[in-house]
Amino acid sequence: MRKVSAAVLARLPRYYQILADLRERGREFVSSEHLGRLLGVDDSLVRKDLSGVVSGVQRVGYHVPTTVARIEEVLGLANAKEAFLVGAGSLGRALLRYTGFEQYGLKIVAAFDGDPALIGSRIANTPVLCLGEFEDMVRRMKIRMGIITVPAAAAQEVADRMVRSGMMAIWNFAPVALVAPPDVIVRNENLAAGLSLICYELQGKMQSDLSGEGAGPGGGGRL
Amino acid sequence: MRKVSAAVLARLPRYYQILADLRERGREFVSSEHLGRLLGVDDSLVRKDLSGVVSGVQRVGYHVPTTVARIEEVLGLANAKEAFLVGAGSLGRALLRYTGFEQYGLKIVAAFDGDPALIGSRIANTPVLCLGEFEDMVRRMKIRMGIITVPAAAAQEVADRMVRSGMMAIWNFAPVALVAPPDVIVRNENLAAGLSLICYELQGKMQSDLSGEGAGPGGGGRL
DNA sequence: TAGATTGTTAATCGATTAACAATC
DNA sequence: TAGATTGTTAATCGATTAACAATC
Repeated sequence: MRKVSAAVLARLPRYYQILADLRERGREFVSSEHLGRLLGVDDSLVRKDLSGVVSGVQRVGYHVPTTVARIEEVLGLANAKEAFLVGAGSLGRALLRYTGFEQYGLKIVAAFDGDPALIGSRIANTPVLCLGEFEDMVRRMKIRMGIITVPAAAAQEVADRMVRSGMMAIWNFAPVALVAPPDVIVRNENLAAGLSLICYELQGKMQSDLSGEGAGPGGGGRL
Repeated sequence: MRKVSAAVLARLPRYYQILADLRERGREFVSSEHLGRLLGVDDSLVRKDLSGVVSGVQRVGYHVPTTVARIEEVLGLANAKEAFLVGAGSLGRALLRYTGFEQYGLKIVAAFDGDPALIGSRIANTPVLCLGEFEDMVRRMKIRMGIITVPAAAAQEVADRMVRSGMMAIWNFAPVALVAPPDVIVRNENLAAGLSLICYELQGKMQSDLSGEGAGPGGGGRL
């Protein structure tokens, strides 16, 4: 297993998304130049990134289905991963209904919540179980991955329970930075991070629009 | 307005999340060393990052409420931003119900969908309107930001309509990389990107667990 | 004062870009 | 063949880290 630098690893899901989309549309080959344009990076960087993943074809480019398959191998998307989700609120329900994770090998086998009104029901065909049974079920079903969709205030406690029950990976959607032992994989998803960056750019744009804005390349964008 | 390097800008929302949480808990000061530990970066980098944003206090650290307020200014979170959302499926409904965006100045004033069963209803007190009225409403209400939560196949067309109606920023949750003119801000959110990285780490972990794994610092993590 | 912490400089490190030979 | 494109090397660029003087 060749290892991949952190910078490349961060871009690999974007390559994957774009290439899977191209494959869907029946595209067979794509050049580094074209891929670079879609990703907003230099063609040289595309060739360097992919050099550790797949072999291109001289004069033709990269074979789309092969490249998709190789990225799946490198990222480990091929092997199925079962997960438990904790928190059947609106975000939890949205993730349960979202079909896009199947492609990534994720199967959410059960959801857990403390609300008695939800327990026993099914969301997108996934059963909602009592939070009290959580640790026990994790051990019995040997589930290694937990998804957190509870409010911020409850998230750390849920994470602690996941760690205690032996889970290896935590995917956290609550807006807090969770802490866990170093041998547990924690990924803190921050839905508002992207929004912040839009706000920042929007702010810059409003100001340059106000103050006359020279007719730079790309057009002024007044509308 | 001091400008911020791309690397710092990418970290600023994480500083913000952590500092807002510390403020919530009544913490008054925090050192670069402590912040660095929470973010997983060097204390030296924290000082460098914040040097362009706020002044620390020698021997004491950074004043939490002041730092939060300054980051809000820099990111432009203070000024309210109205947005339209297109696609009232499960993801769209989850975003409409999510209260965490308020803090970032976002107000979703209406949702749009093509499904006649939804039109006229309200989700989290936000009206669902007919997609046919979209362009007209954007112009009349001078809405500058659009949120896309339709299926992948429909996303580019929705984006094109947003551009045509004069929107300045597009926040896309459909799993495709959208294209738009350079004067329009586009942010492609990839919910599965984080999942990919967990899969990659999990894969590495499974292999090292199989093959004996030296008792390195941090413990073996068998459970 | 002594000690803790910031702010900043210089050194290091890693990532990106430019250029071009190899190749089909 | 001529031409397009990969793969790779060297050069450049920017970001991170280490060190330490300034300071309260």
